[in-house]
Amino acid sequence: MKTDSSTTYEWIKQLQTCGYRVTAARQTIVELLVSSTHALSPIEIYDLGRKEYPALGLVTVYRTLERLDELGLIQRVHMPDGCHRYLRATQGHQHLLLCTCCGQVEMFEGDDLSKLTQRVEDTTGYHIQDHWLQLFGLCPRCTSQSRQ
Amino acid sequence: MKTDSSTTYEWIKQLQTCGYRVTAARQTIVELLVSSTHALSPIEIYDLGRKEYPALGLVTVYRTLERLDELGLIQRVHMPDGCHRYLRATQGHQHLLLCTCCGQVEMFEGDDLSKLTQRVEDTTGYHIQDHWLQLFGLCPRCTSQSRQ
DNA sequence: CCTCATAATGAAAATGATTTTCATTATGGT
DNA sequence: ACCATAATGAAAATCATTTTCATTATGAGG
Repeated sequence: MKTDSSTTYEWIKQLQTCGYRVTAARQTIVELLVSSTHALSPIEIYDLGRKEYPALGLVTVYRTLERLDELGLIQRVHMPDGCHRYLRATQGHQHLLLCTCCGQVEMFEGDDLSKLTQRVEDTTGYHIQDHWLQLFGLCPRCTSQSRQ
Repeated sequence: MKTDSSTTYEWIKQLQTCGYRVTAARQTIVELLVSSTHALSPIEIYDLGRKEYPALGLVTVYRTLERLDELGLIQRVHMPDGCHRYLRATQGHQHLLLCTCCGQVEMFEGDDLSKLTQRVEDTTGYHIQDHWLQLFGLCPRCTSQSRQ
């Protein structure tokens, strides 16, 4: 298991390798995403980030998220209202599970969808590029609270 | 196979049964959704609808979509940019397939996700309420065009 | 058919997320 | 240390969606 700081270092190094400059804003944003256990919205990153680096601008948050997404370091979570949250990318056949009550986002080890994808390609003639599989429900805490 | 007009009639009747009034705006919107082969955006419904009924307002489109969604007559399609399109609801384990090039939306007969859902409930303690499974790719026409 | 409570409507304004513009600043190769 | 230019932040623009509110039209009851 890697520590957060070493992951932060690797992300920064990867940005550098790809020709991007290392800036205070980017380091702040990367640290937040690396250490967060749940998916963050741009505004949350902006607010948390300014505690660390007050000059941080919201636009920079959006631009940095775009870069990190391009590099495959983070993934977007599509919320039902259409806005987005961001989470460290995971490897393997992981999918998203969102609590509709508290907003908590978790990953679960999901099915390998390649068989399904292949079948859909064969039957529809589409060339599949990407998929979304997200489950929505109540997390254990919200489930027990709603039972009261 | 039902004709479009009889489906339109049924949807209107269902609105009525649920205590909603039958209005020209609603009939126009229902007709469009019943007869469309692809998912429509609110603006598209607004523009198409005004050809039939020029007084139609965009807000009414949004409100009617909300009603039809509540009644389970239509389903929302979540686009990558976060906005929504709407499509007649389908029965069974149908899922969405979107062309990333031309925007065409199709349904495919997908897996029954109840086994996966059950497993996720067991392992995470979540109470699953809903799921999104959408595939993205190039439709046959766009695939052949991009090969030129 | 007429009346009337109120559901439904449309226009305009508000909201909120995201993007664009642009002048200024700061990184990193030389 | 210099400098081209990548990156930044502020402000304005955009775009989908929602709210507000005064007006209109549906449909139940007489």
